[in-house]
Amino acid sequence: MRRYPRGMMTAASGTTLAEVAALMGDVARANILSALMDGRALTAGELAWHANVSAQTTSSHLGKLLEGRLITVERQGRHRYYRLASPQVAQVLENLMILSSQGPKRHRPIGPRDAALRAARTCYDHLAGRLGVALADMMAAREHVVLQDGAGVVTDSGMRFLRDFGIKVERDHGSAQTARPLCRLCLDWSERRPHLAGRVGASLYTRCLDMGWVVRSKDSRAVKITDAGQAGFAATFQISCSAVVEGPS
Amino acid sequence: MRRYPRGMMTAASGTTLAEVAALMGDVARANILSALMDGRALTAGELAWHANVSAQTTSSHLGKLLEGRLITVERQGRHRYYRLASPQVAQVLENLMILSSQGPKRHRPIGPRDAALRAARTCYDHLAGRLGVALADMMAAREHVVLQDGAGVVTDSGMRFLRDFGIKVERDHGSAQTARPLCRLCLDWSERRPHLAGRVGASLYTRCLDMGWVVRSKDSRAVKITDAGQAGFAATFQISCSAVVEGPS
DNA sequence: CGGTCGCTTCGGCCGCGATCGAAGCATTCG
DNA sequence: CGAATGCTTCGATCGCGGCCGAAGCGACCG
Repeated sequence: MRRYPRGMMTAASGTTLAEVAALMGDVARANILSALMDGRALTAGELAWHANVSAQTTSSHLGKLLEGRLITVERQGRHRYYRLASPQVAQVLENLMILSSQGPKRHRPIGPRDAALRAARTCYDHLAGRLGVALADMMAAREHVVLQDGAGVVTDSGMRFLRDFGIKVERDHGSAQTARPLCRLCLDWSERRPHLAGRVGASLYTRCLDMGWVVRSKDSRAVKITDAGQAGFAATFQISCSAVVEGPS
Repeated sequence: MRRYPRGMMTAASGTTLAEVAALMGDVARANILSALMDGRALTAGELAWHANVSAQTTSSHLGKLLEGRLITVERQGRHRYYRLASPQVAQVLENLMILSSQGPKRHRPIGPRDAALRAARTCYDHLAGRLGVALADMMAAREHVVLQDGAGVVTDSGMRFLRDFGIKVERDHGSAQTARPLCRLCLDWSERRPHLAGRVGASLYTRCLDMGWVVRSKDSRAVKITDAGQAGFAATFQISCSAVVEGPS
């Protein structure tokens, strides 16, 4: 009656959809992957803390994630640094977060930890949350990017603006196949509106980091806006950080 | 030592990332979801066949998928028709397929079933496979759409072309927030290159169906090009269907 | 009406895999 | 060098969940 031997799929490749999904479907592993969603490389010990399980268990999980090519590892002394294997993995995780966040407004207990995430956080290698969305809105309002159909097309004025801001990005005509897109739109998990990803999103974030406008939290993806950042975002982007931090009334 | 009670996540919403992923992470359920990926609504019995498990087991799985809001159900007589809850679910599934398909070129046994899928198939509500990619290529080559940064921006000539082809699509300026994007790009799972999705992709597909250029297969997402389609694709899109069907040499 | 079909519910079986304790390797430090 | 740290491997436990048989329930058919 069974068409295939148990556990086998109609797959053409090494790993199957179900296998990949199952890797993400364990609570401990999902915590590990979520912790890695901020783009940093973390040690096995740190990941064990995030995953909330013992070191042995974590090691086992990391082995499976490695085998499934969702993460990569890099040895450094007696530490092993793990990171997400690719932006695509991060994208799938973000998409899953969107799926899981939508649904009826069941009582959602928003803790202080969560509030910080909603205000400003990293999404793999770019900014998200109210801050990230505000940045995207401003860039769109000034027509530095044209938000359309899930992508942001950077205009000439946008390229100028970015250059003035201290970011050097280049349009690469041609082989857009394998190259990373200049300016993707990433649907914000908490705001349900797009923020800027791709190379532009990433360099905006690192530039803000370099200028000390934002600092990363130690144990979460939350990002804190510094005093310099308050001033900078207001001057350059006309963004009221108090509104961003405090959230909608 | 454990920071949360076992099984609980740092979640803010009803369902968690891990729960959603776990739903997709079971082989039977993944088969069910994959079967629904062609956009059709299928009965529980048909899904049981696709999932390759008994009716009871399927019913249990469908209940879980319903609870997780990945699918919806519609009663009709003594049948129950299930379909994917949203295009977003389909997108996540497609992304997962991409993740699972990439990896080292381990021997991939390509069966005839698989060959058909690679030639032409549906991807939720639009065309994919070599045919879908060829369509996107042609639209890009003639500058009917500009492929950039993960989105296809439809040009004026593109709008004209679509109108002449018998498709009426409208740019909706404004509230692009909730509305479905006009022309998304969807990374093709088998070709690893973009094909057209969004409203344009969907209406291209249905128009081809209406004109009898393609017909759906009964039990798979594969799509067959008819004789009329051979002529039509050649005349209108300059697409050589023999190349599409036979695949790369 | 009984009979069939489509689907779900119940109950029990069983296996996979997540988990941790203990031990085993590396690396660094004193 | 021995001790501590970071991480992995081994082994054993055990609970969750996928699975099916049997039964229940509703819809359609003759």
